[in-house]
Amino acid sequence: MNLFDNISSKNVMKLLYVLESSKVVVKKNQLFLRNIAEQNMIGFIDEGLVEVIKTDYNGNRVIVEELEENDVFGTFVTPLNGEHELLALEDSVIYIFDYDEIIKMKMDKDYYNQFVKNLLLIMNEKIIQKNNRIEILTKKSIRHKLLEYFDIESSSIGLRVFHLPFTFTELADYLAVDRSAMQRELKNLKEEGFIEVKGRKITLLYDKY
Amino acid sequence: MNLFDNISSKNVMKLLYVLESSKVVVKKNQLFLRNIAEQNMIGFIDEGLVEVIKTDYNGNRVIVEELEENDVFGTFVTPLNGEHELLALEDSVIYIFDYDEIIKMKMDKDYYNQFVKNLLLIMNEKIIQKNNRIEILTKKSIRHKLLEYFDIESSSIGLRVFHLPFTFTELADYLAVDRSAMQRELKNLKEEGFIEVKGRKITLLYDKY
DNA sequence: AGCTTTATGTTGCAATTGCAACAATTTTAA
DNA sequence: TTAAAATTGTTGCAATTGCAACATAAAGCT
Repeated sequence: MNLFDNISSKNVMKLLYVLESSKVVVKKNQLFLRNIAEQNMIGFIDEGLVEVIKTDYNGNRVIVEELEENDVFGTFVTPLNGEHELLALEDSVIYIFDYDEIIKMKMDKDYYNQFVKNLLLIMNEKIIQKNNRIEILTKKSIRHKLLEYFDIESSSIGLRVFHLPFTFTELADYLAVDRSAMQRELKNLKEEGFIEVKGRKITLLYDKY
Repeated sequence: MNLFDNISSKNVMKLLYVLESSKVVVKKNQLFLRNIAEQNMIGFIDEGLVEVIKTDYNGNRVIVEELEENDVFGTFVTPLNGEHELLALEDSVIYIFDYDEIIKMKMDKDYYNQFVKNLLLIMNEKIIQKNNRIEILTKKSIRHKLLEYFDIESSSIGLRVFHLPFTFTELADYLAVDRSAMQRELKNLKEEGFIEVKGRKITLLYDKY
């Protein structure tokens, strides 16, 4: 699901104009949008590759999210505050919308209504992802977090074998647990015959329920 | 923000009809909608008071959410699956919409577009709540979870004093930690002079940053 | 009012987890 | 291709947490 699905490129142009979107063109390795939290905004990656980066109180930079073409970001998608900034990994083109502008707009055009619906569908996807993560994070042990994650991942494709969409280090972040403790638990699960791990390929050896 | 804000009651009626909503009337203490997960649905509490209940594998019933008049629920708001059901705490009237129906509908009416925008705003609120909870749940100690929660709660009203919107038992659930361990940590925070607790009134004694 | 249920407060103890530190392997970039 | 950076794998140990088991207080119900 993309923001401009079912809208002709001609009408996309009109939208960009009417909604007073601003076009941001950045070069590779350029930092931009230093204070993204200030506005109630929606960003759209038209071309390129961008990372959302958070600088924590220690001054450590953490990658919050990676955004590719057609991805949407903004306060309504990811929690962004003054600590966040964006880094272009490639030359990129980004459009910035004002969320309130979109809502306030009175406009009787098909393409505008389609746009709002697209936004709705995207938010729906995001909510499902967030619900899944909350479901995982509320589990009280690393083991149960892992198993919940595995179940969600495997159910979504309907197979008991799947590939991790990120590194184990990132998985630990996603589950909000210590990496080495997670590694220990993965080892236990392997030894007890619950799972098989080959690189990022995970096979669930237990039956669902 | 309510689902039918800025829509006249006459047009609300039309919407209910056009979107083929079904009206569910239930008596106090009645259980209903046993398999809410099946459909991609949106529910709206028109009158009454309703609880979302989850029966876990042990057969324990857990209250997932309490819904009052004008509240919206459904798979796109709360993760619902076959284990969930609804319980009317009072005589209630609920409208059920088919989410896909809403999206597919081609309709050039102000009230329909307003309705979609309202949905968008509601989802926006939900996303913010979920982001907040994720921010809290990813903290690694009970102390940090509490402090993050306090900060979010106090920032939202701009005061360092606020009332818990639920019991301490429910707070422990929200933070996904053991209640007694949380109690212990609250005691520590009190003794170290970080906070003051009187019933459900919390006062933050430290400066923000 | 009296009974029942739910919430709060507390503690000991065992289990789990985070942290630090390191080696080995893999990936990335010049 | 080679050096640098990032990821994976492992372990000991201390700190945190969950769990069980209470006592007390408060709230809800008839």
